[in-house]
Amino acid sequence: MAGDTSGQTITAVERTALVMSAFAQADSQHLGVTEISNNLDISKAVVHRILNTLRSLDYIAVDPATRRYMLGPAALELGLAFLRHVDVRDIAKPMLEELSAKTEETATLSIRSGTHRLYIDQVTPSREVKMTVLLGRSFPLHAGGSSKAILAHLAPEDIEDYMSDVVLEPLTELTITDPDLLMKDLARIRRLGYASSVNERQPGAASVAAPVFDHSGWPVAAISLCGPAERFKDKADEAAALIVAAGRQLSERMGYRG
Amino acid sequence: MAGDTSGQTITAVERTALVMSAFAQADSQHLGVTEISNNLDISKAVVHRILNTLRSLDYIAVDPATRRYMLGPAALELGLAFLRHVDVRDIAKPMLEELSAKTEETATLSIRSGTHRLYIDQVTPSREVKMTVLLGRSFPLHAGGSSKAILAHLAPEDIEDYMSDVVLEPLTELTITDPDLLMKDLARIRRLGYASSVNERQPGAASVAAPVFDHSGWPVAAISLCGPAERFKDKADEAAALIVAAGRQLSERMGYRG
DNA sequence: AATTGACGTTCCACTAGGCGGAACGGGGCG
DNA sequence: CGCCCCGTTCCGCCTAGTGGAACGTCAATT
Repeated sequence: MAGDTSGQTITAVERTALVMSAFAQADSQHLGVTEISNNLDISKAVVHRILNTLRSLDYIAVDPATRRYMLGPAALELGLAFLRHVDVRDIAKPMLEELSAKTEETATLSIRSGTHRLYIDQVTPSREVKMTVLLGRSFPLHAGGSSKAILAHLAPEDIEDYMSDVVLEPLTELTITDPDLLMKDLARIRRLGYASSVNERQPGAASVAAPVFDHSGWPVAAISLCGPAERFKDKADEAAALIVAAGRQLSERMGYRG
Repeated sequence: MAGDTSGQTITAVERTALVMSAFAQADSQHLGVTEISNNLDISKAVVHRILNTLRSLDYIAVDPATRRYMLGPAALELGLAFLRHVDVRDIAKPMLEELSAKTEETATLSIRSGTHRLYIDQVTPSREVKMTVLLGRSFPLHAGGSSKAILAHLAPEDIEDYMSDVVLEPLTELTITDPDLLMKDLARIRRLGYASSVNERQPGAASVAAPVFDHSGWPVAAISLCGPAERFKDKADEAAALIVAAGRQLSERMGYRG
C-alpha cells in the first residue's frame, strides 16, 4: 500500500519477503511448502528452495519430524534490531523539514517523559517572525497541543491518575485548569485525531499536534506545527491535515499497526 | 555456522538474508548502498535492487533526505510473530523423542512458574521398567535436576530471594535442605552446564537436566533425561552430554543468543 | 497388506531474469 | 566552482533460477 511501483526490483527477493510475511501473518506457527505455494501462487520447487536458503541462515527453522517450517531465531533478531535502532528523532527529522517547508511555520517533535513531555527537535522556517521552542524544556501533559495530543491517547486509568495526582497548573491565562473542560477537550482530540491550542502554553503562540504511537500502541511522542497566533489561525486547517498525516506516518514507521 | 551445505538454495535469497542481517547486526540504524556492497561483497547494483524490493514490502525504509536505508516495520512484525509463535513444547518435542530413543530412558520438559516448575511434556522409552512423570505436576525449584537447572541460572538476587523466602522443604530423604549446600550445588551446575540429581525429588529416580533460555536470556524451562537410579548411573555421563547439547539447541531455537 | 493420496524434495532442459561494469546525475564539502 | 562520492540506471551477456514432472516417503484408508 505504500511506495511500490518505483525503481528496479528482483522477483526472487520479493518472493522471499512474501514467504517471510506469510509466516508473520499466519495463525499457526508452522507452514508447509504446499500451503505456501498455493497461497502465494509460487511453484512448490521455488518455495522449497527459498525456505531451504533461509533455513541455512536461521531465518527459518524446520521441524525434522513433521517437515514443516517455522520462523527461526534470526527473525527475532531482526525485530529486536528494529526496536533497538528505531529512533523517533531520526525518522521524524525529514518530516519536520517537509512540514516546516510546506507551511512556513515551525515544526516540533516532543517525547513523553512521565507526567511531562519535552521538545527534542524542531525545524524553523526562514522568516523574520517565527516561533522557536527550547529543546529539552519540559512541560506538563495538560498544556499545549503536543501535550494534549499525548495525554488524550494514554490509557483511561492513566488519564484519571494524571487528573487526580497532578494539579492542573496554569502556564498562561488560557491554560485549561478545569478537569471537566480538559476531559471534554481530550475527547474532541481523540475524535479529530489532532490537538490544537491557542495561547495555552505560551502567550501569542498557537499550534496543532498529532500523537505518535509506538509498536505497542501507546503514544510516546507528538509532532506539531506552531507559530504566532494571529498568523497561524488562518492556516490552522491546512496544518491540521498535514500534522495528522505526519503523525500517522511516523507511528507506522515506529512499528505501529493501526 | 549451523546447517548449511544441504539441498538446493537460491543465491538471490541468500543475499537478501545477508543484507537483512547486516541491518540486524549494524550498530547504526542506517546503512548505505556502498557500505553494504563492500561489507558483503555484492555489487552495488544488486544491493540497491534488493533494498528497493524490500522497501516496497516495508521490510526496509528509506530516508528520502539522506538516501540511506534502515529496517522497516515489517521486520518488527517478523520478530513479534516469532515471539507469538514460539512454543517450547512444540520445538522440544522432536528433541525429547530423539533423547529418549538414544538413551532408552525418559525425556522430560518442564517450565518455570514462579517458585516452582512443572512438567509439560515427556517421551518414554518402550521398555518394561521406565520412569513416568506426572504432566502438570509442580515441584519447588530446589528439588530435582530440572528444578536446580532453572534455579541455578536465575538472577543472583532471585536466587537469594528464593533461599530466604522459601523453606527448603524435603521431598525425599535426600533433598538438599541446607542453603549453603544448595548454593554450592548451584555453582557446580553453572560450571558444568547441567544439573544432576539422585533420589532428591523422587526415591529411586535419577536425572540430568539442562536449562533452556529464552531470547531475553533467562531460564524459562528445563529439559531432562531421567530413569531408575541404579540403571541410570551407568549412562549419566552420556546423558549429561546429550542433555547439554539439547538444552543449548532448544535455547537457540527460542531466540537465545549465547 | 495393499492402495491411495498428499507431501516434501529433486531432476533437468529452457530461457527469462538477474548480473555487474560502466555511465549518469546530484548533493555536499572544501 | 570543481571535485568526489554516493545512489541510481543502463544494457548486453550469460548464468542462475524456473517449474512441470518424477521420485521417495509417510499416514491414512480400504
